[in-house]
Amino acid sequence: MAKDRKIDMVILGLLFHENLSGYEIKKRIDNSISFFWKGSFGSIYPSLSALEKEGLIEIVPCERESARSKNIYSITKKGCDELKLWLENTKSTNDLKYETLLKLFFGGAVDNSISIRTIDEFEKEIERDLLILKMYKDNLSKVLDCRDHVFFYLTVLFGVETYEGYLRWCNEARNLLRTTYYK
Amino acid sequence: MAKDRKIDMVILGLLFHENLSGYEIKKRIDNSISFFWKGSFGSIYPSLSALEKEGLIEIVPCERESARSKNIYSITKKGCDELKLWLENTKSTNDLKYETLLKLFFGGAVDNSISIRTIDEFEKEIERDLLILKMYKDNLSKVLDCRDHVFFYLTVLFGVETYEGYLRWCNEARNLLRTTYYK
DNA sequence: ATCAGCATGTAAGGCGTTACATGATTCA
DNA sequence: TGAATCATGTAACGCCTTACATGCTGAT
Repeated sequence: MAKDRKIDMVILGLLFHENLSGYEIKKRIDNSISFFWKGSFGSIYPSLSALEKEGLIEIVPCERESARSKNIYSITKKGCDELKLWLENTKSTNDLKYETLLKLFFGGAVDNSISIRTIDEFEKEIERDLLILKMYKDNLSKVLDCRDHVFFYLTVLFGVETYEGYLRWCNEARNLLRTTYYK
Repeated sequence: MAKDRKIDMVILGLLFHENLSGYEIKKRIDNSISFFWKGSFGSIYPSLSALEKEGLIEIVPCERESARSKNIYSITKKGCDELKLWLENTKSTNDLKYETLLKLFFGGAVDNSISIRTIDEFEKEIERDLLILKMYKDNLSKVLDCRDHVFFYLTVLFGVETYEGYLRWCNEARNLLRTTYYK
């Protein structure tokens, strides 16, 4: 397996729950984990081929419905083992790239009003996404008796907690820029 | 200029404040912005060459101290313009990849104790980094009369706010996993 | 009939990391 | 004199994105 191709783990993780096609995997990523991980078709399909070649996943032979160009994959025993190995490894890499903060850090080169606009834009996006996260939170909190939902709930909680922190910061930051003398 | 090579902007931003060598740029990145952006020598040196070829930066002719293999760069007028253009563009990409959350999301495949260990590891790292951030915050808060420091302070505030959110979440998440029945 | 969504895949290219190679300087 | 740090750079490689190419299916 590729050394650090985390998309492999995303796919194995999703297939651990249910059999899926590449297209469905993309949808799962977009709907469930895109707040903290992304994936494109250009990375998903090659990864599926590679994982199959290595015997970590396999195509589910489709009964009836002939001539359909749709490949449903399932995880193999070997794939489960690989997934668990990764889960049990405590070392995780969290790679964050905030272009917003980069622009703010270099705000000395422009008028404060520019930096405030950068914050406004960030805030707008966060407010929009927070609404979605809170909706998820409400819905999931009603079905926490199912173990599977707990894990989804945890990541949503993470989103809500950090996004609310972002919004508090937006206000602090703007106030500071407003009370600071302009260039 | 390369379409999306943000390292170019990091370099231009740093050179806007002071003339620096590639090695010093690396240090500035590690000490000041590594919480939200990273850079390696393997990306810095090629970027410096490219930026110089395009006339956005230039080598400061070093007086005395001959035969020193040290290139100090300064930003040009053209470089400043490019930097400002980027700063004025409100569209920013914040690209977050939390392997920690990925592992938690797929926690259904292992015992809850594994997920708790993943959280513990994350918490340890955050606690360590938060100490540094708070030290920065304390020091910077005393010199906010200098405009330059305000921008650094803002990014540190961001770090403190989000990291404290992380820690609150660690406790919530662990509690949830402990009160949930084990596999 | 046509448009949106389902579905798979490839190609080009960009960005970045790690590891390697090399050598100067400084300080104990 | 030896170690740490300063200092620059290249090569290999890996990951991923964007854009493109193609065709089916189902609803209006």
